[in-house]
Amino acid sequence: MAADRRRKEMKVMAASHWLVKSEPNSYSYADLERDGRTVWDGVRNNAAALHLKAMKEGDEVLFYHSQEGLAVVGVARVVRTAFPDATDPAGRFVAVELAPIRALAKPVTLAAMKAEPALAGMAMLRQSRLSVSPVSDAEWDVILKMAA
DNA sequence: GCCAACGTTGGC
DNA sequence: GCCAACGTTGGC
Repeated sequence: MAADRRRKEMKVMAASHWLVKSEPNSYSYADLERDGRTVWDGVRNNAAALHLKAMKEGDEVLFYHSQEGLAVVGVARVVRTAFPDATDPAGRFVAVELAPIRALAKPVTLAAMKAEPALAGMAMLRQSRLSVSPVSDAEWDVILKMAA
């Protein structure tokens, strides 16, 4: 039983991967590189907020450009776990802080991801409006390979 | 608690 | 600019 609990804790503690969307018009990956780190706030969706709350320091995050670009363009890292979003007057939602790790050598386009059978189950493809979504280890590896 | 109306996101 | 998906709101 103790072993069971330990296994569960290990699972919870294991590093996870995520994907966040941003319109480059309002905040691009280049902006993140320029700023060094940024508060990821303004998320007003419960499912997305749950994912923000599940993020741990050091988790790696794919940075996706929506509306324009339509591609994963960089990798970021969680540098501060969830805290109350100061831009939410009702105080219901949370924010995290992200820092840039690197821009991808080759952006991975939405079209390429849709065309890749290994990514058919990806959360962001199945629920296109979700602005913060989990990425499985397998999906993560596939996408980084596509970016090489 | 249901459901229609409405608003927002995001791809095309 | 349109439309699909989907979340939220508000009347009942």
